[in-house]
Amino acid sequence: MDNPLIKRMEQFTAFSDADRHLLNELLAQNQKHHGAREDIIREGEHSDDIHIVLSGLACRYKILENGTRQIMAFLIPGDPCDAEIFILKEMDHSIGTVTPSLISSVPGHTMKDLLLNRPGIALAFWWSTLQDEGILRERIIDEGRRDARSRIAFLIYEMLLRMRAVGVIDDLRFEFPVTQVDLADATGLTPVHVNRMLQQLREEKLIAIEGRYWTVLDPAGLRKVARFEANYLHLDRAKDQPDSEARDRLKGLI
Amino acid sequence: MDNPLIKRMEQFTAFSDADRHLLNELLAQNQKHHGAREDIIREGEHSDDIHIVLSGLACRYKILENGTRQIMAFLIPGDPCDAEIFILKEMDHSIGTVTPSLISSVPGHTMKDLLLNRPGIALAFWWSTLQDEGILRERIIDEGRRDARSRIAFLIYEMLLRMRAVGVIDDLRFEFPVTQVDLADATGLTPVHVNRMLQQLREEKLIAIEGRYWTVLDPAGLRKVARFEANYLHLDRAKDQPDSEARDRLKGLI
DNA sequence: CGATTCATTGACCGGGATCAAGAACCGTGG
DNA sequence: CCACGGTTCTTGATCCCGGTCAATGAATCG
Repeated sequence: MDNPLIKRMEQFTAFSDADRHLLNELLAQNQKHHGAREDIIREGEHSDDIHIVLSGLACRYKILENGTRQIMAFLIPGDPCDAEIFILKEMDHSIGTVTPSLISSVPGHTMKDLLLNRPGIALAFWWSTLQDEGILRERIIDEGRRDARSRIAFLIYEMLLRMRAVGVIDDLRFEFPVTQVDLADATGLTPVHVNRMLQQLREEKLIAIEGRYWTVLDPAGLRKVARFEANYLHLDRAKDQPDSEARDRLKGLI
Repeated sequence: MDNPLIKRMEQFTAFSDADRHLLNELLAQNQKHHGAREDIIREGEHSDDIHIVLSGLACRYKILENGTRQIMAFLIPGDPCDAEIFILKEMDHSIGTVTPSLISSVPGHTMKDLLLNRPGIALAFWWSTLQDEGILRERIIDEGRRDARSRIAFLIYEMLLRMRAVGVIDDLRFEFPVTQVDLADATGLTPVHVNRMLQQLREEKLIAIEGRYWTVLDPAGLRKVARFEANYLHLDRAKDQPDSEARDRLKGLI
């Protein structure tokens, strides 16, 4: 059974059996369970290892001088937290779990070796980086030019798509145990306003929330409210390869 | 005389003479002048070449369905526009000039070759990518959690620092021929409000604007208003290497 | 079953948007 | 050298989305 990193990378590229085997071996070696609301690595720290989320939910965030927190990205299974951290002296932001998560560590020198000597794997990581940048840019658009309702709709739709893409879910229901304060920190809104927008989306029968589980009731409707265009995720293989698993996983959403 | 890409990369790393020579050769080969307000590459297009800004000013942007524009980043001399574009099928955003600019093209296969076979150069590009991501994340914080005045102050301070770092300027005055509409598109504000905030910053004697030239009158004051922390730029060499040129160029600013 | 965290609601406020009009600053051509 | 049409900048009046403050439920958990 392939690990989530491989599933994620297969959105973009096809691995050789050797590369796939290597990645499976590698991620099996150093795994660590983290509880909910634990930091994996903190702003200002250095790490010689890189971290990859295998299960659970984590986020990139930064605490500002005035005590407010900005969440810059959610990390789901298959996401590398900091693929190039080993070349940096220190992190410019923190990464912490939201729910209990299983995190795999890979030594930086191993990572460097892969990037320089395994073209297939290097290619996959470049692609992954490009998707991450796309997600960051889309968040900038979000905060700059979309109103609160679209912004939240966008975030939900993106989470649905990303979770489907790595096979964490296969329908319209997903585990997303964030508080409304978390969502506020991720969207640049206040918790009070997030609450009101969520109520609105529920009244419109676009989404339903039962505890930690969210259901997208009307994907097309939610997508329209979010003005969601999937091109920034670069899911080329999912779109073009008629026989790819990734394509099946995203049917009807992109 | 080293080209701006090398100067940019030397913020982070030291090149061997061979690498430096190679990069100088490479960027000298395909250069093209673009007029002001011209697209270098458009959303939806593919390019087999990558582009690097040698002089002038460009930006990454996206036009939304409703016609509004979001500028996600300004690109200054030394910035690669799209270092990994050759592996993507199509751009998820556009890149256009603000002022007349000189742009160098490097074939994708050459780029790939460098990334796989020239560890020193690959390292520099990884670093560059990490800085770009840091800049994007900082913009998210900006729009999410800083008010209009800080946001604009931050942008100005960042431009000052980045231009100094690559040696485009060596004092507190720099060419930054953007309209207030451009600034509004970059900060997620309206032109009217940008105007008011700029007036305020001028009244506070933090900045002065004469046509296309901006002067930071009070760097420490501006930095404070912006709540600027330079760590996200990862200018390690500039900070730590007492003898580096990059360090001299940033004296008093970080 | 108390205690703490989280969701919800209402009243009110304010930063920044919107709308509209005029002023200053162009580059261009006569 | 000046007239003029188009940007760009500036200013004022008004509005509203989302923030702030505060209190009450609901849920979760030792």
